[in-house]
Amino acid sequence: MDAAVANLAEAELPGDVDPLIAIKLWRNPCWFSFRINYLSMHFNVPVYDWTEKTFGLPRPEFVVLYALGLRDGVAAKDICASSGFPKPTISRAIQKLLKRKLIRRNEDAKDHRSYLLHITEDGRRIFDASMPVMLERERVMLARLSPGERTLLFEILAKMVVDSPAWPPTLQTEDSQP
Amino acid sequence: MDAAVANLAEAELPGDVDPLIAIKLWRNPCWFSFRINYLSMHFNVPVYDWTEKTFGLPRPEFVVLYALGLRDGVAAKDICASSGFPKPTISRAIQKLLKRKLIRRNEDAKDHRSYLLHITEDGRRIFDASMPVMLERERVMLARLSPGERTLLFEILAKMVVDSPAWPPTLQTEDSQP
DNA sequence: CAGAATTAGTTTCGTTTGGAACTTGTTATG
DNA sequence: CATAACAAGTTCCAAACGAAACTAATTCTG
Repeated sequence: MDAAVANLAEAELPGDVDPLIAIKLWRNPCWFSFRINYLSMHFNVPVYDWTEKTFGLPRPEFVVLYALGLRDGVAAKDICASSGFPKPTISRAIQKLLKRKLIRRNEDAKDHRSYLLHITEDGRRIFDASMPVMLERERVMLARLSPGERTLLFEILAKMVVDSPAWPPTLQTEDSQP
Repeated sequence: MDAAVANLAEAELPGDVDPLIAIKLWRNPCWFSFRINYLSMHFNVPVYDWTEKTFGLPRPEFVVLYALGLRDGVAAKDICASSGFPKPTISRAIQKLLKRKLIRRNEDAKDHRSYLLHITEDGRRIFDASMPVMLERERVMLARLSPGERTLLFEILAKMVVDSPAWPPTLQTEDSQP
């Protein structure tokens, strides 16, 4: 996909789409970042409003609980790396979850700076109750795609995530000398 | 893509991917939301760090400037709808940009509650200078995809954005009666 | 067409955020 | 093996955030 392509569709933009959204979709050289940000937001806003209202778990806390629901026994740093939240935010979320006994932790015998985090029975119940709601949101968002398109999307996005260690973590400024 | 598929790959997860990221990719029923959040973050963090450092423009201000660079003469509400930022955040960003004379505005003759926003020459210079940097970030992120995959991705994500008005804006709680 | 309901944008104010500094533990190096 | 560099997690604090209230203008409706 070349930048040029995003500027094509010279003729008419569909009239049933919000005009500025249509521009950002089809007359926007940065076609990728708009699309993923827009779609992220349309997942995150309703889902984390719901976790907050239903369980009193705001986004950072739910992110921690969800990670442990998928994979028990990881450390805070792993959750930072995979979720992108900064250390203080994850640290505070962990404190809150410990206080509510939705997770527990014990020192990592291999590294005494670190703790291995575990989800409790109560935490697991919340994880289990949330899963169908989140899946339903994804189902709705993906509903207009064909099964083939969904499979392609699954694989293309995975390919990108796997490649992500190759991406520079910061963009170069004029004054980026050693 | 069925939930089941995301749980396949029963054998081995690739060893060269961070373990928790591998789990979130291939043993995660909510495969879509993880991927887009992860990718959004890997675009947003470096790009908005760069706009802040280079132009003193934090994310909300840059988002407004960018929108006007694509489409001059829209109103604040349009930027809210297409970017997902709440009204106060966009309002404040507009104030800052007005003060720095990167944008200007005049009352909408058709609706005296509203203003039509315009990018200035100075604002346009920043927009023009940012575009190659953002494009380069997208290029890097999309680099491992084949041209065909990029085109598919472009179209699949657009299809979803176009469908988004059909998605319920909130998830149902047990007490959601009229 | 009067009043109710809605909308655009701003302001207020308590909460959350995240960079920087800090503590403690681990790993690399001369 | 001493000490420097680094890493995990916590704490601090100024800044940003966003829900709710507010003002002013528009549109719905009986």
